[in-house]
Amino acid sequence: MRDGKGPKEEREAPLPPTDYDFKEVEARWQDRWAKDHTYWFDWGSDRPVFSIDNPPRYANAALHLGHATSYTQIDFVARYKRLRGFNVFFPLCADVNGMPIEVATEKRYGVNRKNTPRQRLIELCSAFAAENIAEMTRQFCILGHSMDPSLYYQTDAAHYRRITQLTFLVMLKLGLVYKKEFPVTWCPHCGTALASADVEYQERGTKLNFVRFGREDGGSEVIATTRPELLCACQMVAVNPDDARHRDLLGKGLLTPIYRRRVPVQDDPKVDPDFGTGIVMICTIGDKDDLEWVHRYNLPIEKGIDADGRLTSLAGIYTGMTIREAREAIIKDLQGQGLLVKQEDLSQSVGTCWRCHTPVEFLSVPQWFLRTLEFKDRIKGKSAELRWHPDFMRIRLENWTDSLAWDWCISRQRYFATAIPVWECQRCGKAVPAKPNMCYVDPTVTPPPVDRCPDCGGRLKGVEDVFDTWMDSSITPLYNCFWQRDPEKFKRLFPMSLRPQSHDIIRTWAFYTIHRHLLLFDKRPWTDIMINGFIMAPDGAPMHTSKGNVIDPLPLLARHGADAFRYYAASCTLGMDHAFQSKEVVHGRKLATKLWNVGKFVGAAIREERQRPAAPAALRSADRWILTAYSQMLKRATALMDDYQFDKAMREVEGFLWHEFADHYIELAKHRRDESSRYALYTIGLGLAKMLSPFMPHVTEEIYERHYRAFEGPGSIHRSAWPEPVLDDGKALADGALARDVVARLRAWKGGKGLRLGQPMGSVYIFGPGSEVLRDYLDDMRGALKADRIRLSRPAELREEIIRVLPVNRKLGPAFKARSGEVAAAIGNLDPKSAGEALSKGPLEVALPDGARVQVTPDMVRPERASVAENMRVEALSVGELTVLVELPRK
RNA sequence: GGGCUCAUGGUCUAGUUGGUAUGACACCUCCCUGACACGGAGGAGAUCUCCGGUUCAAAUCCGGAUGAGCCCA
Repeated sequence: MRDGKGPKEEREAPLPPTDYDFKEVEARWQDRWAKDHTYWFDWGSDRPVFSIDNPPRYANAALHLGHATSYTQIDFVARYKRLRGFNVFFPLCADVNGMPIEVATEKRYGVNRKNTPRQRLIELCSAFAAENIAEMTRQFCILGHSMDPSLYYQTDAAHYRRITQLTFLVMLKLGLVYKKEFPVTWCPHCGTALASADVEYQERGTKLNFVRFGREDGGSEVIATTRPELLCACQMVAVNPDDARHRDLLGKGLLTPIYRRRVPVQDDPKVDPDFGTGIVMICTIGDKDDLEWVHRYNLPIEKGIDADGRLTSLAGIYTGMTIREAREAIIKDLQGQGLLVKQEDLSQSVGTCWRCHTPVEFLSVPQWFLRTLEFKDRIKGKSAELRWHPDFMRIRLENWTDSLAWDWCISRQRYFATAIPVWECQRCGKAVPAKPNMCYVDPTVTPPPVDRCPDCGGRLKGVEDVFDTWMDSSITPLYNCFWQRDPEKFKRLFPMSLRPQSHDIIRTWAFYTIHRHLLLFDKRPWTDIMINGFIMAPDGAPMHTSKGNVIDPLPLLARHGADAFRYYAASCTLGMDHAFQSKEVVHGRKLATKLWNVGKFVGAAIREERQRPAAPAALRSADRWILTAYSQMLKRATALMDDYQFDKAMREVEGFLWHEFADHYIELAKHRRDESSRYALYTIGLGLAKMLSPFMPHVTEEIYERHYRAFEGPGSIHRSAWPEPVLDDGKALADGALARDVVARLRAWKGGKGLRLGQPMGSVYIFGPGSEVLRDYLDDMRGALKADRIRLSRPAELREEIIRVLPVNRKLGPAFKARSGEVAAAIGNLDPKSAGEALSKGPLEVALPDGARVQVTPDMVRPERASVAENMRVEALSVGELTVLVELPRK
């Protein structure tokens, strides 16, 4: 790659300087907004509230590109809604609960659950999280995000954890919580139960061991297994009922190697006869399939592996070994006894712990559960009440809900999380919950509400388990809305307006939040939910630390600025995954510069005004054209913003700004400085700055400050009002577009001759059907083109000819059905001149190759004309149906 | 194995109700014009992944295949 063949675009050339200095401007406004409390929620206001259930950023590391992008998209909504007059509730917040922070803290300080006291570990985790929160807050700031620091919370706040406990107590009282010995997915390294959502599947290489089992009649059978260490828990073997090879085994028993235990042979259609030898050993509980068989055949649950991932006493001489040690030892022993027939390499999908990637085990341990299965239909009902963006994401939640097979296991065996507010009787096991007024309470440090077990008088001990982090995460709306803190505020804020999140946690965060609010209130937690996609590496592959393809947003921000980066975020269609493209960031920077320069032009035009340019009694035609085009674009973009389609809204605004307003209108109007054009320039320049302000808050604020604030009054552009359509003149829209096209064509012609737009040129004649509508535009056209004169007339020397007749397929198709292809070809073969003239008068009979004759009507063809001049030095151009004649300089 | 999404010039992408494909980047040519060379004008470049079906007509609708991403078994 480094021998000179590498792609040269890897290193971008430095961009030349411009008079827009984003570094200075962005830092200055970020500072100013913070000082002015520009984005604070206004408790005293009676404007309607738009509240965002902002995802508390997980405080285990700095932001990566994906976070930066998705939080920026949320910021678009907050800023847009402010301009639409809403009192926006957009809290800055951080999540600190859960295993990743514990794992990172353990790694950083070399501590763990066994060598360090629980309270000390919690302190270390808090300190670690606080560091990351400070950096994360700084990064949100330099991204130009408008989260409200006055609403800041983090998920280990006493009141936050209090709510988690209070909701638990409510659900406990309603009989929705139960405790049960249950096979759960377990990480032997972390020593905790995992939600099935926390299990990641990875392809791993392993050995498939072919092991000899004894037959009762003295022979032997070979069974293939990847888990020989679980032989001690083998309770059964199974074969496929259609597998003729093993039919004689049915009803008989086999003897396990080493343990010499007799196990029955069962037929089961789930057994794959092509895997291994077609005989499978069933151990409680090695994997999900085992679990299914345990239920089907009512096998007793035998624990071969304990909570620390070591073999239990069932394992005999292997007791106390780790899984890996036991596997090696048992293979060696099987080999020694001649019972290992062979080993084959096998690639298998292994469930692993999402954080430490240790393969998970199934263990039967006492756990707390929240009833979920019986609410499936009602959860889907609440989901259906939400407005999903994009809508298809709703289906993911429904499919996930349908596929659930277990209630939600809400307990975890960790320490840096919310405590379960319960004490248990050491003698009879009775659970004594905390009183609500005790919460937040850690039962491992606080004494129980009663001294002794109310049932048996036994001693009470605080529960050491903590809640699954989703128990905390799924009540963010309750925290945000001041539940159990301020009834007035709760009434005002709940339910929230919007939940923004990514699609990978629909099955967890969205699902559990809907579930909890259903159980507690029978209400939906929000009205809208918006789902963002993932940002991939530039080659489309997912970004992974292990692959080394993770992109840090900070260098991008330093190089191109926050507005440029935010443009990239706006280019990502909501809900879709996107390969990162740095060219979009570069393009964003160019757009910011373009906007800046348009701002300068408008600013210069209105500099001498004393007050806000008002609509004059009569607007010039060109101004009516651009104001109508602007108003229509504004309507489309507004509808797209309301529908969270930022990419398409941005496209509308950018396209109009660059290619209608700047490229054409300003060129058409710059030669005159009148009341009408000043009004159009001011209205549209300001409107465009406002429309782009959610995407590019810094450059738009600076433009507003320099050119518009004097007329608009004090205050930030970000607290101003979204623009309104100002004109709807359909005729001006069509006529102006024609004038624009004529100018564009003449510009191109001048370009071809090496002439700049502003260089003088000779006379221009425009004629053809409907050319009269251009009369009002002639002055502007002449001004833009610097033509000697422009006339709506045909010089006498000119002759016009039809040079082609083109078939119009959408007319031919319905008329001639299967023959329309032939008719189209026949039209193409006609003599253009005579056929065109005939068709301009009425229908024409056309012969097909087989001699058939059909009637072609004038609407089925489109004539193309050209002009031929005699005795004149001219060039003829076509613009639609018009002919534009340019007089060449005499030499 | 199941669910969802996607497949369009070299690269990325638009394409609501079927009628000869949108834009960006890169490439080539021309132009430093008075808001902007981080600009403007133009050019070349696509059998719309493949196979079937519906239709006068399919990038678009239907079925299947292949490949990719996410989620799950």
